Amino acid sequence: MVRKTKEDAELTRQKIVDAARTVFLARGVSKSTLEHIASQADVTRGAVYWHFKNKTEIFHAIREQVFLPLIDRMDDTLAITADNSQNPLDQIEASMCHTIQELNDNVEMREIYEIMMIKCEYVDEFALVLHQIMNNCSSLVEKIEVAYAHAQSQNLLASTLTPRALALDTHLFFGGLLHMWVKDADGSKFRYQALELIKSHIKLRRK
Amino acid sequence: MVRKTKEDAELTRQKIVDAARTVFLARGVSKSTLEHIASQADVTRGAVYWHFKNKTEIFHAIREQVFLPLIDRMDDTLAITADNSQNPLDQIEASMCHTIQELNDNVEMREIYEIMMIKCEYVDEFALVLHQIMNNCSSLVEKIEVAYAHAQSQNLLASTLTPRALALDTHLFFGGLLHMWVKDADGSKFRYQALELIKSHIKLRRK
DNA sequence: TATTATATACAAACAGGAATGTATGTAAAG
DNA sequence: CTTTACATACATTCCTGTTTGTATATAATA
Repeated sequence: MVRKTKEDAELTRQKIVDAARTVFLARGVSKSTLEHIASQADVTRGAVYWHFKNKTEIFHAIREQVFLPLIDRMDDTLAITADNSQNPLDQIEASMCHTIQELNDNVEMREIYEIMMIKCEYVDEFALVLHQIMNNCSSLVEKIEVAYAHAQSQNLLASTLTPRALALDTHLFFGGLLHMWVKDADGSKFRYQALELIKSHIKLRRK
Repeated sequence: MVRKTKEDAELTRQKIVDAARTVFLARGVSKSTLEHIASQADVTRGAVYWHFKNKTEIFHAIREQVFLPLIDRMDDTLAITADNSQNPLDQIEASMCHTIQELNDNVEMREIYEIMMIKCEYVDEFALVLHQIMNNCSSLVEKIEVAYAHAQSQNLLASTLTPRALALDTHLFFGGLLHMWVKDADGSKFRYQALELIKSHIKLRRK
């Protein structure tokens, strides 16, 4: 029973990607073999090699599942930031809280973040993934900076720091929070109070 | 020319550890083979297997090079914190700046941090390394909290947040900074302004 | 519409290197 | 003379990439 329809084929492809996510999470990217992935997906390596050139391609397929939607959300955030009707500090706070909520609710996203952060070695071809991430960071910082600039012009800020300094501080805080959130798998140290931490962080800036 | 003296043997051991650091950094821990490490150290796998049970043991040996001194420094920091003569906010700031300076000056430390953060997959036996790290984090937060409590009682704080909230925020900030510092290999985004970022972070709290 | 041809979506078998751990050899230190 | 500190050789397992086989969907053609 080979040669399925196009829809069937797309379904097997997705099965392979899902299986790879499970296997990567459990064994790490490097130690995961295509046989592990294939058997987890209930297919043979033949199917895997049909849909993907190698393990790296599967990795990127997984990554796109999170980061293509994420770029969309970034654009949303940009649109929101341009909206002057809302308190910019509330917007920054809501944006960060929203990401944490996503991680809480969306199993796949949570797993992918965990793979990217602590189940993957950024060498060779993966090294340039890091560059992409760093560039995303830069544009993200700029957006936060714009929001803080709005807050400043609306006289909402308690501090005399520049919007840029505030934005960088917030970005580093949130990066740290994401890392700790992911690493705190049992939730005893950071996950349970993540939202409070965000609110405290923003409260520190409110006049 | 085999069978060196004990001092020679200890020297080869150190050569292997240094070689492993280089190889891990270049190829990632998983894809590094004992042959890679051996030839980098100008010995054979026989020497490696004589000194270490397997790759994992070498990994831990590398880790100890950084984290045993680090624990010592933590105790120093604790001692300093108990000293009431100095401004606690200055102490926190100096402590973070000192770590960044270490990373700037100490090549080995920099490389080891990079290996631990982005050249290593935390699976199986490595998973419990993460637990150790998280526990270190907890005690570190507590120390920062004590310092903020001192600052509060000396009326040095601008905010009404609890010392605990401030400490967590600082810890997450610094965790994020370390990650970005390591990932920003060319220094164009974060490294060059790391010390300023720390000062801004603390300035935000000063009355 | 029925038939034929071709491309698709895999499964299964094959060939190769590569890495690990172990076992054995060996020369010098103690 | 024994143990140490390795080097060398060996056995085995594992993983990868490719090749071949094949049943069927789908397009082409008559």
